[in-house]
Formats: sequence, C-alpha cells, structure tokens
Amino acid sequence: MSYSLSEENYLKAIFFLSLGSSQGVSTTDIASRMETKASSVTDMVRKLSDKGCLNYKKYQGARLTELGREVAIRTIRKHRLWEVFLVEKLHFKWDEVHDIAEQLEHIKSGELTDRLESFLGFPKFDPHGDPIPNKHGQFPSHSTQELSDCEPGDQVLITGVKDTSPEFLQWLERQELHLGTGMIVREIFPFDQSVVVAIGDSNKTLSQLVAQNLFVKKITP
Amino acid sequence: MSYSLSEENYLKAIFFLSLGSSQGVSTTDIASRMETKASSVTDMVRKLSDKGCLNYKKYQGARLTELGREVAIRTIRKHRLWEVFLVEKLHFKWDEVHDIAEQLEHIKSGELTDRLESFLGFPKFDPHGDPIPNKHGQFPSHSTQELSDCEPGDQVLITGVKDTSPEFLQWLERQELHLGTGMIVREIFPFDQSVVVAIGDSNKTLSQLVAQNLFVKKITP
DNA sequence: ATCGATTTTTAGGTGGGCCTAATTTTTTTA
DNA sequence: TAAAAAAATTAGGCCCACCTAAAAATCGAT
Repeated sequence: MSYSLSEENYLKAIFFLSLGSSQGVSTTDIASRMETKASSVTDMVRKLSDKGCLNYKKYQGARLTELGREVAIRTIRKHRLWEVFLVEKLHFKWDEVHDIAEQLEHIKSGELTDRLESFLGFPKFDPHGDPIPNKHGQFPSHSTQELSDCEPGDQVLITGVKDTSPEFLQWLERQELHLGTGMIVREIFPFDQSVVVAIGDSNKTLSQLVAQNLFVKKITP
Repeated sequence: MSYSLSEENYLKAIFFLSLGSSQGVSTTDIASRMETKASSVTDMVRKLSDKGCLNYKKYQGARLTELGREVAIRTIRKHRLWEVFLVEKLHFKWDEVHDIAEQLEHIKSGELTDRLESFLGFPKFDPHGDPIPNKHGQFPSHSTQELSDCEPGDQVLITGVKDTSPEFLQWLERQELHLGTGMIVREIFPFDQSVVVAIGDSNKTLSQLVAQNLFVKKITP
C-alpha cells in the first residue's frame, strides 16, 4: 500500500495530536494543525479509515491503528534524518531545514532511508533535539524536562527545543544557546517566572516562555 | 512561478525530445515518452504554453521557450546531482538510482541544489556519464562518440552510456565495463557489426547494440 | 430537559491531471 | 486530387484534495 503526500501529512499530524491523550483526535484539532477546513478533514479521515490507518466513527474523532502509527513514524523518521543531513552535511542552519525536510520526508524508498541513516552515523536526535525512531519504529528516550520546571541549583544541559519555529531557533542562536549548552539555574523570579541561569561565568535571564520551550537534562555533578 | 511535478516532467521530456532537431516536438512523441495519452499531452502543452514555458500552436507541436528550457535544465541538474549523491555517498549501484532521483529532482530549493553540488565536489558528470549543468544552466562538454563508430586500432575510454536502463547497466557491471574503463578496438565484424575490444590482456566481443550504447573518448597515446 | 452554541458531517462544486471516445486536421498514398 | 491513414484536438468523465454552505449531531448551561 502506498500513501500520498497528503495522507502522510495527515497521519503525522494525528500522531502528534495523539501524544499524551488516549482519546480520539478531533476533526477541529486536525483541521487547525493542517491549516485546512474541517470538512476536508472529514473526507481524509474517512479515506484513511478505509485504508486501515485509522479507527474512526462519525462524530467520535480519529485514532491511529498500528498501521497508521507505522506510516506516521516512518515519515517522522525520514523527516528527522533529512534534517540531520541538511545541517550536518550541507551546513544549513537549524532554523532553515524544516520546509525542505517537509518535502524530502515523502520520498519513497526504505532503502534510501536506511542508507541515509547509516551515512549519517545512526544519529539519535535531529538538530532540534527531537528523537529519531530507528527502522523498527522505536524512539530513543529523551528528556522532556522543561527548564521552567527546574529549581535553583540545578545543573542542566540543553537537549532539545519544544518550539521549533525559525523565530525561536534564531533567537536561541543569537543568545548562543545550543543543544549541549550547559548551565546552572540560579533563580526563578516569582512574579514573572523568568529564569536566571549561569553559563560559564556570565548570567542570562530567560523569560518563562523561553524556559518552557527548552528541554533540559539534569546532570548530577 | 512554481511548477508541479507533472509540469517539470513534461518540460524535461520535451527538452530531451528537442535535442538534435529545431522542429517542434509532436504530441505523439511526448505522449510516448511520458507514457500518457495524446489527449493528456494536449491539455498539458496548452497549460505550459499559458505559463510561458512553450510556444505552441494547434497541430504544430511544442517548442520550449527560454523559460521552459531553464526549468527543464534545472530539473535535469537536480536529477543528476542526486544520482551522484546516491552512488557516491550512499553507495547505491548505478542501475538503482534512477527512480529515486526521479522523485528527488522535484524538491524545491535552489539553495539545496547548490549546497548539494558543493558537497559533492562540483561533479561534471552523473554516474552514467551524463553531463550535469552548472547553476547557470551550462552543460560541460562530453563525448557523444559511440564505440560502434570507432575503428580498429582506436584506443578509447568509456565515458558514458546512451541506454541507462537497469538491464543494460547490470549487464555492463557483470562484464566489468565501467566508466573510465580503457580498451583498444581490435576488429569490427562486417556481418553483424559486432566489435572486438581488448581490455588489459583479454578480448571481449560486444554486439553492435552494445557498442551503439557506449559513449567513448578516443585517447591519443 | 431544553435551548443555543459548537462541532462535525453532508452536499455540491473546483482545479489538476489523467482517461476514453468522437471529431477534426494534416499527411500520405493510390 | 481524392480517399485513406495518421495525428491532434475536443468533449465529457474520473479521482484526488480541497473548498463553501447547509444540515445534523453533540455539548453545555440554565
């Protein structure tokens, strides 16, 4: 069975919307994420259901089947591997790769994906710190601890970003905050939840919004 | 202006069909090359004409405009660069890359193409010996001398193949005939035009059909 | 429980790219 | 040069992915 570009994009969207809730995903949420109309979603959800990728009953939202999950994960895998390629090999910046990877992820060839993975040295995370599933669809474990949930005294490494928009990524770039950057949480201001961190011998103040979008791993020194 | 996958494929087909004749390209020829129906071609040719890629008058065939030529060459450039990537970096065999490159050639990003070219070291020829246009659309010169047109005594290098079908490429592989392989033409049998060549210290007999599909460069020792 | 708001689906339409069948134009050949 | 053959176009329809507008189902508040 083969899947169109649109089908793959819908399955990916539904996969992400399903994370952290065992409920079916609503038509509206899918429409909002895909930037289409609810009626278009109904059409596609029905079609994907016919193809065995979704469980769907009218007015009850969509749930991925095992098959749908596989297709979604395969697509995510390709997307993230291509992002690594674009950054590591072609020296794109991490805020420039999303749109191109969005196209590359639909190239059909399992052999290509696996060879690309090998060529890249079996990376576990993409340039934004998101985990890359292996060819069996298993994700490496990764931190989902947000900087905003840390406490003064914590020593942490930046391991990923929740918001991967070019705007946020470029801002991080200008602040010299990268994956792997280590810092110590000094203080959290109660009135706006902004976070003061020490990096090397200088301090930086990060807004709550920024802190909520940085994934970190605590290191026990 | 953006071009769909189909539009790019039509322009590529018309480009190749235009080579070596300044006539317009017939609907039938395009249909045959694209494996579609003549009526579909009429539709698309009209559309591409509206877009300024073709000059087309009813019943008179299609001629590429400068714009159409640019789009075609850009697509060919991408195709051939990706083929180099697949063979050189991912170690695909030369008979395996066509279908994948056929998909990759439609990825939209001039920046990607140029960075890929640089990453690959500005290759001049693809794995089948076909010339890769540079970013200005200029093709490097290459040999179009067929082995079948050589004469006994000629020393030649294989520089390309005319037929790039997997069948032919695999056959060459099994015969240990590669790009860059050098040989001396020993004899051409008049009754079937088959060619005897010496490679190292052994002789091989190549059928006329094979010889007509091998491009060579004569070397003056 | 019912009314109103919200969500979801249905109905019907659009453009892209393709098809078959019928028709028209051009070319070939007798 | 007229008839036959070939090539090209038109007419009309299909499937995909999308849309708007209208209808139906569900949810929430009183």
